[in-house]
Amino acid sequence: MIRLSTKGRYGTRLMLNLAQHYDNGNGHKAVILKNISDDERISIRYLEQIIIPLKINRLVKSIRGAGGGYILARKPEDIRLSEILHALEGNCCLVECVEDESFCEFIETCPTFPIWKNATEILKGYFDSLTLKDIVGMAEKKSKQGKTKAR
Amino acid sequence: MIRLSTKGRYGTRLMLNLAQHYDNGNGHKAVILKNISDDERISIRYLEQIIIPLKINRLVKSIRGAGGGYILARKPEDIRLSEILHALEGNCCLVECVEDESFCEFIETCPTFPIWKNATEILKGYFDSLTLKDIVGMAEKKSKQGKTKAR
DNA sequence: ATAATTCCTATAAATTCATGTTGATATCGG
DNA sequence: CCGATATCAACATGAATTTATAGGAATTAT
Repeated sequence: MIRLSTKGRYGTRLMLNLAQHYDNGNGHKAVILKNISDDERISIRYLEQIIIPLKINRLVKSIRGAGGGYILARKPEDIRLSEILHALEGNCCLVECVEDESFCEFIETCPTFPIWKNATEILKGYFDSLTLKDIVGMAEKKSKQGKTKAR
Repeated sequence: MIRLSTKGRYGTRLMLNLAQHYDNGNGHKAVILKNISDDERISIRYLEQIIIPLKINRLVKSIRGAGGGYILARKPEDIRLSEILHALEGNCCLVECVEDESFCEFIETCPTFPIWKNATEILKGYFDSLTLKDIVGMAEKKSKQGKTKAR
């Protein structure tokens, strides 16, 4: 299967959760992992592991101690999905050789290399076109439609 | 990482190898796994496992016994990359829920679901646009360019 | 018969996924 | 300062999945 790892999926939901709780005015109400864990039904322990690379790549800021938690390092409209996946996965390429050409010595003659490379570019392009704000917006719109229908 | 499994990668190379040895006139010169193993540097034992789903999905035909081997079940121009990956991976979706919506009970409200779904559609579209013949053609062109350059 | 080759099943090795443990460090409110 | 709250860090563990190898049975051409 062509698969996005759980790190990528859970990390995206984590960031999206932070985006939904982002306070545009003051931007200082940190969200604790416990809340994200409850919302997203992902164990805190695993979230702790996942958030490390997000912090290293300066996509989130941590506030330690009581009243602490995490907040987005930038506004939701300034964070792209591609950045999140890149932080979590190191790269978002379908196969190792696309990112690191020294990975395989037969790239020059490999007939499949250009295929995976193109496919990777296409995917990257899509993920690069979406910001956290876009995605939150899509979800809100969807939820409204749902309510209308349910009536 | 968003990753294509080795089954998908190796299986594609396997099929491409069969395509390169496909005899359009008679179509009856079976290729043995030993040769593919040597060409592609993938262990025979592993190729044996990989080719099973390709056989089940009628993308290759097997000829048993001495002088046997494998041949494409159809012409290279009639086999799409999407079919190969579908046979090998069961589905080519980035996350389980895209193929099987019962996989997760929160799909309705999941803000990431439409993202993975769109991305999957985009990828599928690309893989569906390529036949084995196209890919062999690309590789031959590339190899000629290489020779010209080397001169 | 013999050699070649697919077919079938088991299993080893490596990696990913997820939780648990222990404890250190930082911060807030009283 | 004290105690509660959270992040931070380093491991450890076990289940599940992916990756790869192995042994031998079944089939067929010569």
